[in-house]
Amino acid sequence: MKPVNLKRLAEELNLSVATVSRALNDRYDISQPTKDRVRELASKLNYEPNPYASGLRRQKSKTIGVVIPEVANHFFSLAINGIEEVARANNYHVLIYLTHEDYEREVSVARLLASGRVEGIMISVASGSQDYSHLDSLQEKGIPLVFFDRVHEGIATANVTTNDYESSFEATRHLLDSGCRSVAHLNLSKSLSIGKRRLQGYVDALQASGIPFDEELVVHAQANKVQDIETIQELLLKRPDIDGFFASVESLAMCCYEACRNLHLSIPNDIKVIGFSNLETASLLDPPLTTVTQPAYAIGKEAAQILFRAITKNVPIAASQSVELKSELIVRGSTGASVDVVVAKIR
Amino acid sequence: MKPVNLKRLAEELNLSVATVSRALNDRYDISQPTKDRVRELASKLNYEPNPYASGLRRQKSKTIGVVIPEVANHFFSLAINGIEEVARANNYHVLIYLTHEDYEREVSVARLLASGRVEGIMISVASGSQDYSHLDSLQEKGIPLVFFDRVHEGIATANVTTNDYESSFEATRHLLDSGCRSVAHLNLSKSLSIGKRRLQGYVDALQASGIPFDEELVVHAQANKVQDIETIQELLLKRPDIDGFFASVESLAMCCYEACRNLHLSIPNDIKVIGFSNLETASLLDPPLTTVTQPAYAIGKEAAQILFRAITKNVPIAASQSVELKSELIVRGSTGASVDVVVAKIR
DNA sequence: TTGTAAGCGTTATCAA
DNA sequence: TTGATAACGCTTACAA
Repeated sequence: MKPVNLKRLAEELNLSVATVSRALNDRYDISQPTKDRVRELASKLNYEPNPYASGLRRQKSKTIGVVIPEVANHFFSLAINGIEEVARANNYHVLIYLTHEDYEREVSVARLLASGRVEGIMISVASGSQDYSHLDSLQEKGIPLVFFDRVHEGIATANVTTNDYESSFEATRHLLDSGCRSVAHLNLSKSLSIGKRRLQGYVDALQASGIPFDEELVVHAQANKVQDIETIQELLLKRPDIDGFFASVESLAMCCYEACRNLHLSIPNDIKVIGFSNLETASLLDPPLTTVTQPAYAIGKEAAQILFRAITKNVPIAASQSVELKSELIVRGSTGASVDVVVAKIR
Repeated sequence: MKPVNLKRLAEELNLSVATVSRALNDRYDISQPTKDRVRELASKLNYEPNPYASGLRRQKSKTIGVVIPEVANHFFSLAINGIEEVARANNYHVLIYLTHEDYEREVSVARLLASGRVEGIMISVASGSQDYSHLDSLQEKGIPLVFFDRVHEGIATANVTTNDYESSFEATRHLLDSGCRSVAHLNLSKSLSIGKRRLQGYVDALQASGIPFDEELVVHAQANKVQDIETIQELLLKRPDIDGFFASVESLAMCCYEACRNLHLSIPNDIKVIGFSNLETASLLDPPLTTVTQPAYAIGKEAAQILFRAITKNVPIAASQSVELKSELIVRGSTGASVDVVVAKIR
């Protein structure tokens, strides 16, 4: 089966390859009748231009890369939705890379992306990362980079984040307002941008309420469910005064639920829980989880739009294009007073 | 800043481009000292081969495409995890495309992928698809295709599925065994492979128990949460005899929860619910959801392995390579007898 | 062991 | 308005 390429079209039409190419690209210097002939045959033969050839020639891959820690996570999958939406609107393709929170993986992905395979990158850094020279060198190669949610401040480019500090401050205050006196904070990593900011919001809210900060009440998680549940249980046994948990990521809020269940502690009677989360089922949990919900889809979309503005205008991204979106505190049963409601039944 | 390519390396080393290329590819006909010199400079300059150039020359893109309806869904995101894992092990890149259950989108994605951008495709078809000629033409172009979960039987290639029929049969029987007499079935689409099989399992289980099949109890959903909840509520009001729901996809199980809550119906006292689901939080719901859980990660991994076997050996994929994995029925509170448990508290 | 040159499929420059 | 030709960066016969 002969391949369908420009040469083939040109031969069958008795035209030059150049003319066919220009006709398909709708250039002004080709006559309408010729364009029509070319297009007709092209669609008849299902011609599709070879992206590797045109990519090589034009130095454009029409592809962006997305680097995230995990995809089995509502926050990131919603963000991907937003990114894909914008990419498609721009006729771009999306390569996806998962770091699984692992520094080594992030470094190797960065190396892969340094080759011109993508015209731009959107990244949310791994919790295991401490050194960022692999990202610096992408920046140096002139590949536009946008950070979202988990950023690396050391690079002058746009960051799309949420108001983590304020949200954490509010979330903590909400726990205190709900009667908690001994609130533990579950953190993913101190070295992560969001880790720092969310911890700081917690610390400052305690201080604002005149409650001393207690280092022992801050748990740094492993991002391993079984281990993290274990850690939380140990803390609960060691510190029976704990009456509230503020989880800085969704998975840790779920670990709290499991830990409390294992220890037969009631949420919210014994322990109140609040967590950053994009769980669709938050309101269906037992009890419904009070959440700080980030606009994940909007974050992905916004970040992608910034990236594509840079790609299409061919200008570098300035740090001043950074955007901070607002998260929302949604109060539900896990921080409420527990009430038994008797409801009217329809049958 | 001069670009770092083979020419640049060759010039600085006083070697030919060909020699440098062969040295970097570790060919046997290059001397060790030369290889060392080349590699040293390459790594010093951070040389990365241009994938578009080598792809064009070798006719290999080192990329696969994944086409799925949604990513904000545990089943698909876990499958992606499995796919990405295998792709990375093979040094391949993963392009991702979301159809949002829309036929038109699937067609346009198929056209994009017909161009040689990918060496193989993994797809789970959209519920809106009825015609599959867009996929047939990919097959005709010689692009290896593997279907997972939602397949298109019309194409002779491998399908990676689960034992949908048996699972549905069992799930339905479990509801009947739990005392249900009027079980409704929530289906995504009759035209979908999984839709048909899951419906059939339900129908046959009813029959096996001597319960007549009632067309009115089968709901074909819109994949739109608000609408689907509305539809379920209307059905519940119209048919007060309904005492069980079998949801063929996760989102519909959640819609049942919402609908029952809106109507003040208790699960499992008034209505029992079972659903296909990969929700991590199934056990934390109120009540915990009885699920048919598919081995989503294994499905993605298995499907990718089949694809890569075909790509590396350069042989077409035979239908005989199809694999059927087993789903698991996990019984939880949503189909149980409701019991109020008083637990010992640790404090 | 290394170099020369052709070619992958496309686009851009220049000439006709 | 069209055609011939070079070039994108790489790999691979074939020559030396």
